[in-house]
Amino acid sequence: MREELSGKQQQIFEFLRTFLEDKDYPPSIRDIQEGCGISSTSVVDYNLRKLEEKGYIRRDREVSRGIEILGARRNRARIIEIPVLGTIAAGQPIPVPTSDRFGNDSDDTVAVTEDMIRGRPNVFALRVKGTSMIEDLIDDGDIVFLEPAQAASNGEKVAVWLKDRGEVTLKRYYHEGTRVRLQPANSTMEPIYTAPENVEIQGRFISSLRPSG
Amino acid sequence: MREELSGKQQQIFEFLRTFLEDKDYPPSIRDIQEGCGISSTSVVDYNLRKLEEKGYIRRDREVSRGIEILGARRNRARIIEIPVLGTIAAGQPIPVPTSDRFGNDSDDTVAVTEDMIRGRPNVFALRVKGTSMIEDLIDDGDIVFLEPAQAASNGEKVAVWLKDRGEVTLKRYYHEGTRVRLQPANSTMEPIYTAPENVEIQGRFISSLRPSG
DNA sequence: GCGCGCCCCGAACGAATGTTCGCCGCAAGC
DNA sequence: GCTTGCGGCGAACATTCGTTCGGGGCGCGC
Repeated sequence: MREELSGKQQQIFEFLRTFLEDKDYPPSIRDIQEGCGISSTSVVDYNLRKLEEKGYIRRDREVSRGIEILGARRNRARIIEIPVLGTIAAGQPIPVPTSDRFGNDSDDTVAVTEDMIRGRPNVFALRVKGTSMIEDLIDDGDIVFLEPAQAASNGEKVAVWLKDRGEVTLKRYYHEGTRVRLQPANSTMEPIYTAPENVEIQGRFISSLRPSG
Repeated sequence: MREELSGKQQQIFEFLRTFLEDKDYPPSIRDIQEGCGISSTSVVDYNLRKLEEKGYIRRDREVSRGIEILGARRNRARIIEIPVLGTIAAGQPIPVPTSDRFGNDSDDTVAVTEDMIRGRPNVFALRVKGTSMIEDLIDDGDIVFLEPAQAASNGEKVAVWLKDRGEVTLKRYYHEGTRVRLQPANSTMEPIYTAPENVEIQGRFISSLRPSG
């Protein structure tokens, strides 16, 4: 727990937060003065110093409006915008939606908090169609996050491109001797068997998200 | 697609973004000048006006550093911090963790993007223990989001408090004549039958989240 | 060539902003 | 009563910062 704040200090801190919230830039000392009904800029300065000492904010001297709020809030837990590149079949494979791979022009994105992808770079997302991965808790309409990958270990969930069909699908991957088995996680569905040369791994499953309805 | 930017305008826009990223307050015109190796503040001003005309930024005149980046990025898609009030059994019910209801003192929170809860107020979260809801795609270790509720329709997933046992559990709710059936979503498990007076509904299921491992 | 639009330059001006300084009131401790 | 520390006040003062202004270069259409 951090040091206690006086009433005015709490008030200023709260004002700081809300101001940042909707303006996206920090208030000047005189903004705070007006916003909190304080009669002198020096009082604001005084309490700002206190707030800084107590570790609530950081000030950048010689910079106007150089105030940052420290700790939890907007600092950590940043939002990452993940591009949703299209739809992927978990069921019957469906054609690759747009350009050569997945297409890169869509403006469709999902915002997730950083911890969903744990710092992996280049994560992308696909909308799931079908229920073939239902036993892996991936349902129709879910969004899956994938990271680019060219290879997979047995049992990993991957998005693969089936060259002969020109389609992509989400399955568990098993390399079995001279063939590849693409296994749905749905006991009512049959696996796909194909030649290794026919499959091109597009991405490795990271996590899924079920948009609330 | 928005209007094209000249090289310098792109450079400035990029600088703006990265500056915002790590400082958390916008740069002054002279910051931009230095950062982009421009020889006059008026050039910066000129291009900033262009950027504003083209809809990339918004400037607040008569405010120093009054620059906001418009569009997708950091602007909307807010983060909500949901308190995680404890653990709930999806399996054998477990004792209510802390104080009278769920306890309200924990600092544990999960950050989610706004669209997970679609503006519902007072949403809270519980960590799931057990696999009794596995067929509803809720696994052990998942986090479920609930909204406060006192009643439920048949088939809804709810967190209920079993008075006689002093325990809470997550189940599907069915009112059947003189009794209540609490149905797990796991075919290997049996429902709980009990009297309506014995159950107190604590919350209605909204969505779940599987923290990435 | 000439005008025009676009982009850049440097310097200066004035408004916005952070900081300092002397002074006051009040409560706690001696 | 006196001192000391906290919190507040108001008025300068010194920087920081945004804006303006006269001017220049370059390419394009007439």
